[in-house]
Amino acid sequence: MDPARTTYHHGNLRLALIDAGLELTRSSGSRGLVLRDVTRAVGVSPNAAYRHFADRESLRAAVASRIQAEMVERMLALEPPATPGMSAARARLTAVGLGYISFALAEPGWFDVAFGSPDAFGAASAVSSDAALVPAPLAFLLDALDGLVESGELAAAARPGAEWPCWSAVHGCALLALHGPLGHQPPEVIQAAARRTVDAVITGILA
Amino acid sequence: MDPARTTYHHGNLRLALIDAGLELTRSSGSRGLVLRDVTRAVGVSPNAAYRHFADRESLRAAVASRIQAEMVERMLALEPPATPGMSAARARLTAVGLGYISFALAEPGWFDVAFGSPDAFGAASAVSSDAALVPAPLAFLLDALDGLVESGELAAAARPGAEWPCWSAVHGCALLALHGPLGHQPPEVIQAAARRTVDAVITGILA
DNA sequence: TGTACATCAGTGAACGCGCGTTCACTGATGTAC
DNA sequence: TGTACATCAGTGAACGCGCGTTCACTGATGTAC
Repeated sequence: MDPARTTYHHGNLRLALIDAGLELTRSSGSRGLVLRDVTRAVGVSPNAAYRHFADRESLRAAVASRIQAEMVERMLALEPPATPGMSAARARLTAVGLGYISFALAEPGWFDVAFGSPDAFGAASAVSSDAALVPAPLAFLLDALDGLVESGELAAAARPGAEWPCWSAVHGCALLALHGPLGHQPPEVIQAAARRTVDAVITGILA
Repeated sequence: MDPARTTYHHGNLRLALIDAGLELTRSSGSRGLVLRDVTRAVGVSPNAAYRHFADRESLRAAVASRIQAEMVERMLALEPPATPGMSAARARLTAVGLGYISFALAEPGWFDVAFGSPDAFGAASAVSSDAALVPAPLAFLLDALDGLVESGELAAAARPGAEWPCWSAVHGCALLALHGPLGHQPPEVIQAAARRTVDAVITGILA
């Protein structure tokens, strides 16, 4: 038992495990989410986790959800890029795209859990095939696209499916920067690539 | 020893291991590249592989390289999309982009080894930071972009770094289709998303 | 033309670690009466 | 107001599997003389 703990019962182990998971994955990504490590960090025996989560995947999903919320938080804090002559709606979409990539670069471990690993989507999206369980950052993107329809920059007929090119571009950029050859480029090249990727896909969608 | 083998010496074990690796990864991706399985498929003891490869990663790299070559092969076989009014150079770039995504969808296991996993780039690009060891499909993309400069559709000043938006878009699209929510959409939606993603990013780059 | 010997390519067995998960159990908690 | 008892939240130990890698060894091969 953890010396820091005095009571036999923890109090809110579920939350504590998620918090520990956040801390561990922040530096090591999905691979850092080792049940034994998470429980040890909290000062609890490994199997105690099974009182609160069905299995490791279930804990992973809970951690991922918290990360996605944090991601939206940061995207909101980000001011839209000040570019003369750019509409507010477009600036907002640009900010969403750049925010996605920025978060990935700033928090590679967390991004890995939320969107980077093959299992990041797996369970959640399989379960919620019809439910409104859209990842928070994606909801943000959908919203920004709706804004472009309202502002008249995007034809209503072109709205359905417009999220795929947008998401694809920033998602690919983030991954190439994190694990691919883009990551070996100097920071200013990465920044330029991110900006250009976002601009290009938005321009293309509005064309 | 494998009953099919008569000689103690195999003949060309290195090649045989790569072939077996190709077969195994085709259905299971990077995770299918288990040293024991690969050697068993060839009919050789597990440690025999260490005569030809330093470690598992080294074998993985060899398999990945073969996959990338195959990928280019298929991209070449693909006819460019016939769109009236589209220049040959642009049609070629479009074909490269669609070919990348098509390959990922047609051979998810192989794509995973070549480009899908975090370790897909890792070793190779780290080693070849300055060498001309560009993955074959990427070389193909660079070539197509050069073609757009020659045709006058892309300003020479805009050429450097133009590969990043392009690669990002198709890479992200492929991954979202393989592991992400795009994969849960009906095939025609996936196809449309792929086409739109490629078109959008190219339009954006040329704008 | 045959033989000794270095060299290379395999074998068999096992080490060693990581790690999710389960089993049978005990300590704490709160509610009915 | 105290006590019995169901219930819940933990513990300790170990199972079981996957799997890369190493060690000491033997079988095959080819070349010098």
